[in-house]
Amino acid sequence: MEKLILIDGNNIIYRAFFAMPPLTNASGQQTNAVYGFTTMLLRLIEEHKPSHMMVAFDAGKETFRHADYQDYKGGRQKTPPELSGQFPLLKELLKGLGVSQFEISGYEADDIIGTITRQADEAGRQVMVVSGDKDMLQLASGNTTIAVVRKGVTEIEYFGPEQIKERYDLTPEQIIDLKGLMGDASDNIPGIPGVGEKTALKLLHQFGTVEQVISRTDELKGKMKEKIEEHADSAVLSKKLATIYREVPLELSLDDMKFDGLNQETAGPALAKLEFKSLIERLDLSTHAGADAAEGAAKQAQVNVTVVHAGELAEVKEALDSVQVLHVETHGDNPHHAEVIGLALATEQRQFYIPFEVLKSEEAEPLRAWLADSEIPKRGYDLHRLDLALHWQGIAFAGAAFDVHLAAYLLDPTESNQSLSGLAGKYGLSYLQADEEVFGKGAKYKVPDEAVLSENLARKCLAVSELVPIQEKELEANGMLPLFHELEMPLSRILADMEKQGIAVNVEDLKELGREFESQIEKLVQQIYEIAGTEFNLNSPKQLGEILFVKLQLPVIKKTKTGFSTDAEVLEKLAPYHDIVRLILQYRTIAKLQSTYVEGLLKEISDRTGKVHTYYRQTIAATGRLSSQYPNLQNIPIRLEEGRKLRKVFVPSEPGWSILAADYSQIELRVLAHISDDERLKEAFIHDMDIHTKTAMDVFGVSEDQVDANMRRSAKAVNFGIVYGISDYGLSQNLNITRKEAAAFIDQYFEVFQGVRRYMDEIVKQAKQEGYVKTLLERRRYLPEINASNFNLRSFAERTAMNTPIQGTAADIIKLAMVQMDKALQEKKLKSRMLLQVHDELVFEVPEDELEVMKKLVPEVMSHALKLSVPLKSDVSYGSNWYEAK
DNA sequence: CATAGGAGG
DNA sequence: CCTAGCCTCCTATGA
Repeated sequence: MEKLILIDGNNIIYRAFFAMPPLTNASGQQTNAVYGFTTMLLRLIEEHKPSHMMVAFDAGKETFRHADYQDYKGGRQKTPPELSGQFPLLKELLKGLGVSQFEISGYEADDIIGTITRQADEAGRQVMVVSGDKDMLQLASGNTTIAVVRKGVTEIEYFGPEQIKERYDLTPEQIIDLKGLMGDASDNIPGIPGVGEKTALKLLHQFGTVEQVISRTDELKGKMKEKIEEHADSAVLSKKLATIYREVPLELSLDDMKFDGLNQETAGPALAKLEFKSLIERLDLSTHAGADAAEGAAKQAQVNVTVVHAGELAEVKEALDSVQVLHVETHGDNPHHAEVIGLALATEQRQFYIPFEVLKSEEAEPLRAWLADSEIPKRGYDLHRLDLALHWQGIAFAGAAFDVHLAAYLLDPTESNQSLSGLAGKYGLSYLQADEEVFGKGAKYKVPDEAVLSENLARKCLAVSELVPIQEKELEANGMLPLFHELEMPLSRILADMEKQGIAVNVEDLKELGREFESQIEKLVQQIYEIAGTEFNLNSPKQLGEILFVKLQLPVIKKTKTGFSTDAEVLEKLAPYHDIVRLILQYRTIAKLQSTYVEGLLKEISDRTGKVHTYYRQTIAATGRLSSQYPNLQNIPIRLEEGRKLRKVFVPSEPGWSILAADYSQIELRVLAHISDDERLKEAFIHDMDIHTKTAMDVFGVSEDQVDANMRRSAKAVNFGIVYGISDYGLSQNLNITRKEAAAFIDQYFEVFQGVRRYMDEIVKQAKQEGYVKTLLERRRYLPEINASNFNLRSFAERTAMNTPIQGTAADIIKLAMVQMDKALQEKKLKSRMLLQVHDELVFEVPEDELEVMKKLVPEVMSHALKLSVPLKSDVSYGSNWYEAK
């Protein structure tokens, strides 16, 4: 027997929100309304065992009702942001549970439900409507039961035509008349003033309909008669507003609402994501996709780990063919210098722990060959780090097939706890302790005894093997499998290769630079002390503030929360007042170069190779960019000549080779042109115009030769602002103009680039609806604060919504170029090596006889990495060091 | 361990 | 009227 349940999504989540205490998950996202909704939903499923189910939502601000009555729902409080942020969560959860949902622009949920019940009536199908709104009673019929939810969401009262007759002595149709007379304060439906439920019922029992009441007022007397005559129009309008529209153009078939029980594969993970652990337990769901609950539970309980000592490797070697997962325990932040503790391997049935001394021993050679075999697929957590740590111990690693760390990053790049135990916990795998608990933290770090250690590593392996299928499902559901398998996984191996290779540094030149900086610093410091009339610590903003603003009485431009601000922006403004300020600015510049780039870089030169080996981090930046550590080679100075000189110390590692660098020209604005589909912007790039000049021409409405330096500078600032999610304040700061002027500027820009304006509006709207934004390659970033009531939080999220698809797509593109470049170098058997990536730039070292090829190949690959509606442009140059390659 | 400041895209 | 640019990493102070 078919049984369809229709749920008024907006009404129920609203009720749940006010009924439930404010529950939040670990990331601070409020989830109480989703929780309340879910408990009610699960109860309905249990009690009624529906064969079909659908949750209907309101969509679109203006419904057709506003055409009749502008104030419709006018008095209603705006949806609290703490609630609106939960809509995307609920919609995502419903997907995971396998419950269909529907909304159609311009109609409310009850119209959708009204239309479906009409169709069901016509077909003679059983339907149950769930809502807290008594209006729904008008839909009751022999086939349609109305479940009215009360007391928050804890009680349900069922109404068919008989129950309505019993309670009100009315037919379902008369419910509309009832509301027409009494109105509804919450929807701002007026009704007749002074007529409440009691009077309305009395009138309807006597006359039957609103129309009859109005036309037969002569049968009434006194105040009542006057009021009804006076507000007759209002009653008719109110009746119309209260009538559920049952002719919505729906293209829904019954099959679209099929419900085959909770989706056993995705329900657990979806609930786990919201941290509804009690519900998972209650439903006996496994968070392990595809596994049955009993199996999942059994797996949690048992690890079966064998510690492999010297001379005991036979068993491991035999089991190698069936090993699925590995884990290498390391210690230390910098993987190039990490200590390797040991290796854990896991088959489906058991785990092995091989201490590092054993792994190094001669008899473990087959094990190392297994590790190095790229044809053997391996799963694990942070395989990139493991690869580097093993490499410096002389052990090769290849065959990374699934890295749960990378997968977790794609599924939520802003997740703060990316540790394996954090990840496991997120999916309800509670058997894995945090590393801090097992090893201690900071100076207290200590490898526990073998029994504890091997148990922990075995559990890590188990967690990985449980996470892989869950994440695979989620990646698939998000359309991210290609991004994962074809971009991020291959890239992680390429990054490891680049890092192992490292870039050579000319130590003598670097030290010489350091001596030059040192003497400049000494001079500056002496002059500053002299002018100040006292010695103090120039590196202390606190002491410096004291000198500038107390002793020298310079005007205070800006304050920080701890005192006077002395940053460069402030000092620039103070420069005209006092000679000391220029000197301080110079000191700051040189001191920065000395401490961070000369001394910092010297510390990072490897005594094994004489090179610097940065560590690219693939799972940090929320937009999908890489970041670089130990040292950071993505912020080597270039803008000021003094600092740019540092690039001279980055040299080829082999005599006669060159450094070759290629960078994308205006990649972010080109990406913007593509995704916004702005005709003017696209045209500028199709004709390869100077984009800032072109912007100035269009915004100021002048010809090319009328654009002066100042206009171009302003246009450039606006272009940057656009990419970052512009605010008039930000632009005004940047250009040193008033906020009004900046606002006018931005307006003018959007007037000219209307496609860009449309994109900015659309992307924010989309983010508010879906809860996330994505790049061209489907990389996601969730924006839980997009509906916050706090202005700052919300504005921040809105700018992020505008910026992330741009910056993120640019990141996607250069990553694609790296994968393609790596392939091209291999296929063409070139000796040239890719060494560095700096967001929009790739740096190579190239032998003399490959220069000509590489000069063509690199820009060729970069500009065709991804086909956009505008050309991608890449400029290439080379020289005897990074400075010369400009 | 937090804050200020500054280097890059 | 006010809030107040996007994404990072590193060094120095000073509590």
